Amino acid sequence: MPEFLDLHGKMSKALRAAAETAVRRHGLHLGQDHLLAVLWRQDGRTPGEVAAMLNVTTPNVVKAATRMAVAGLLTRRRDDRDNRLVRLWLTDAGRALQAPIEKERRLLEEQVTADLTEAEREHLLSALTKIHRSATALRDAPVDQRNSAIT
Amino acid sequence: MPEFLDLHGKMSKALRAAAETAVRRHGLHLGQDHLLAVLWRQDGRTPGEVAAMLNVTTPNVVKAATRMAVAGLLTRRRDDRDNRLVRLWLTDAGRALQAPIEKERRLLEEQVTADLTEAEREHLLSALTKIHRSATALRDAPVDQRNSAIT
DNA sequence: TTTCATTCGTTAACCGGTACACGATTTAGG
DNA sequence: CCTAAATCGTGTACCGGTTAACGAATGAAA
Repeated sequence: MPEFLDLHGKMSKALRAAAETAVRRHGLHLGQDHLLAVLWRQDGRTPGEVAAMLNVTTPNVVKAATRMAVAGLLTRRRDDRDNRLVRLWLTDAGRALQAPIEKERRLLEEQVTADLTEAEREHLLSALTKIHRSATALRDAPVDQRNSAIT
Repeated sequence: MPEFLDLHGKMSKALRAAAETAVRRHGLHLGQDHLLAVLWRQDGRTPGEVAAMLNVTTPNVVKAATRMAVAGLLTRRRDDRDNRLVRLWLTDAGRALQAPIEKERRLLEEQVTADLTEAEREHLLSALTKIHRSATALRDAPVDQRNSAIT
């Protein structure tokens, strides 16, 4: 019933599918491009750091990193000073994907927002920001006064 | 880098988290509410029908239905006329969730769009519709003339 | 009537995401 | 110094999603 939730769900699914096919053209799975993006900005980060930057959990990064290491996109190495830490280093193959993947992502953004005017695009970004704030606030407030109007 | 894709990703994640906690209050997992919604409209559908209605694959519905049957929300029964078909029937427990879940979903929509004016909300829905259309068109056109301007 | 193609649901394997428990390593306190 | 607490990566188990393969049942054509 709720209009926004419903529409967002459908749009999100379609967008996800488009992003997946785009990234698969380069042998990546959806989400791995985000992990790579973090490492492109700076190499040798720990799984925990990457997880925090991507707003995902650490086990998720570990699993993705394992698969990507098998795929030859990155390598693991333990930190010499602190032996608990593991640092993720890009291989040449992983580094070589930066340009094509970023281009692919720019292209997707462009194609998907092609029917929007500049004003519409700005309004959209503004609305999404507001919703993001509201949803985040909702998650951070486990207080169940969900029916009361004001705090 | 792309503004919309980036912002949408973050917002979507926050929204998903909020929806999950909302639905978990009633013992459901995210996505199961959609399956139930289809059955609330009409009982006794087949997994394939439900999958088509939800825009997901059939195995997904089968797995979810299995878990929900264990949870006592629905039951499977084979069709008498066509023994290939399986029909999903709501239990009383599954039917009892309709009011609370729909209320929860309405509340979430309300809370999440609380900071938007009516005009903003309309512009948002319009923009999402356009993006949904573009993304869907992108998926349905495996033609790789992605760099050419016009068809 | 008897094949043969179609249409189902199911299973298995994979990926992204989560929470939870575990083991190893640092670090801080006594 | 040595023990206890905090930190970090990993393994396991689960859920939602996908694709590919399989088996059973139906329906149509020969």
